[in-house]
Amino acid sequence: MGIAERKEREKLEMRDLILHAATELFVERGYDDTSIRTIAEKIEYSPATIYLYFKDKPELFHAMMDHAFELLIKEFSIVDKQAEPLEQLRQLGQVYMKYALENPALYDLMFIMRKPMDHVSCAEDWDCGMQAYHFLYSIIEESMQKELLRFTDAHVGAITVWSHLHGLIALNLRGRFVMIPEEMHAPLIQASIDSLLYLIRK
Amino acid sequence: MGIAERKEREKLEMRDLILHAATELFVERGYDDTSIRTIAEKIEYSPATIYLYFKDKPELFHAMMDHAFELLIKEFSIVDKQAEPLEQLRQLGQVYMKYALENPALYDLMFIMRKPMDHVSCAEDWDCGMQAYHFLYSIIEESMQKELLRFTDAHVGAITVWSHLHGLIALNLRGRFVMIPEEMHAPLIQASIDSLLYLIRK
DNA sequence: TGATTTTACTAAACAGTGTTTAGTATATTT
DNA sequence: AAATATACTAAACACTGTTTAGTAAAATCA
Repeated sequence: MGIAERKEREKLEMRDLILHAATELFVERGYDDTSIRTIAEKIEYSPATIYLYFKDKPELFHAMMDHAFELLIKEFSIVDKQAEPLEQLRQLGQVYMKYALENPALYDLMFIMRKPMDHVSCAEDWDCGMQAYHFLYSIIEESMQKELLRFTDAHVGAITVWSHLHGLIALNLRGRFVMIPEEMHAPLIQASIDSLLYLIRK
Repeated sequence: MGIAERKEREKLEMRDLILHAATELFVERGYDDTSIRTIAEKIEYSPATIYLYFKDKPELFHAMMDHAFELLIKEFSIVDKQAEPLEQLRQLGQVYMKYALENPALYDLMFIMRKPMDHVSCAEDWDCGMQAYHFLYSIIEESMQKELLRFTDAHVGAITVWSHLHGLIALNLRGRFVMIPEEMHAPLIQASIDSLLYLIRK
C-alpha cells in the first residue's frame, strides 16, 4: 500500500507549500494584501486549488497561527529551568517580547487578529494558546509557592503579567503610542517591564 | 450671505448623517459588513455621495473614532477631582473599563483596529488620543508628587497602567481568554485591576 | 491488457468590495 | 433669461472570497 502513503505525503507537502507561501506574503504585505489569488499565483496553482486544502481563508490563517505558536513555544523552551522562578519569569517575559518585536505580523495573528480565531470557541480549539499560557502559569505558581510574589492567586498573577506585556506590545504594534516620540518607545517599554517585575516581587 | 451659511450647515448635517448611519452599522455588524454600499442604502443615497464627504473608508472610520473619543473623554470628566489621587486613578480605571465593556466596537476602533489610524503618523494627527492619555498622565504625576506610587517615572507609570488595562480588554475582546471559563472572565479581570492598584501603591 | 473509477486540478462564474469618472438635474448667481 | 456652480448618481473598473462544472491523468479493477 505504498501509493496511498505517498499520496498522503504529497497532500501534506502541498498543504505546507500553500501555508509557507501564504505566511511569506502575510509577513511582508499584511492580511488584506494576501489574497487567495496572490497566494495561488506565488505557488503557480489556480485559486480553487487552495480550497482543496483549506476550508476558507480564516482556516488557512488559523493553521498559520498554529505554526507561529510552535515557534513561540520552541523559544519558550530556552528559559533556564534551573534558575530561580523570578529569573525564569524575567526570561520568559524577554523571550515573549523579543518574539513580538522580531515577528510583529505573527504576533498580530496569534494575539490580536479576529480572523484566525473565527472557528475557535472553546479551550480545546486553541490548545497552542493553552500551552503557551501554561508556561507562564506554572512559573507564576512555582514563584507563589516559594512566596516570591505579591499576588494572592496564580491565575490573577498570570493574566496580570500577560495582559501588561500584551498591552505594551499591542498598543505599540497598532500605532497607539504616537503621542510618545518614536525613539522613546523601546526604552519606555523595557522600563515598564522592569517596573512591573519590581512591583510584583515580594 | 445667508445662503452660504445654510449650505455649510447642510454640508455638516449630511456628514453627520453618514457618520451616524455608519456608526450604527459598525456597532451592530462590525467593520467588514459595514460597506460603503450598505451605509449608502441606509441613508438612501448613492455610494458615490459618501466620497463627497469622506476621502475614503479609513477616513470615515477615523471620524467615527474621533467621535468615540469625545464620548470617552466626557465619561472621564465624571472622575471626582476633589478625591485623593489614588482614588481618582481607581475611578479612571473603572470608567475606562466600563466604557470598553459597554462599547466594545468603539473601543476596538479607538485602540485596536488598524484602519482608522491609516492616515495618522504624528502626535498632532491624534490629539483625541493625546487628550485621553493626558487624563491618566496627570493623575499619575500628581500621585507621584505626593509620593503615593512606587513608580520612578510618571510616563513609565502611565503606560504601565494603561497597557495593563488595555491588555486585559484587548485579549478578552479578541477572544484570547478562551482557555479560561467564560464566567471567570469578569471576576478575573476585576481582580487583576485591584491587584495592580495594590501593587503600585506605596 | 483495456475499461472504469478515483484523484487532482482548473476555467469561469457569482456576488460582493472600495473607488473613480462622466454626466445630469437643480439651485444660485450674473 | 443665460451662465455657472452645486449636489448628486449610474455605471464602470479592478479587485475580493468562494463555488461549480468540467477535464486530463493516475490508480484500480476486470
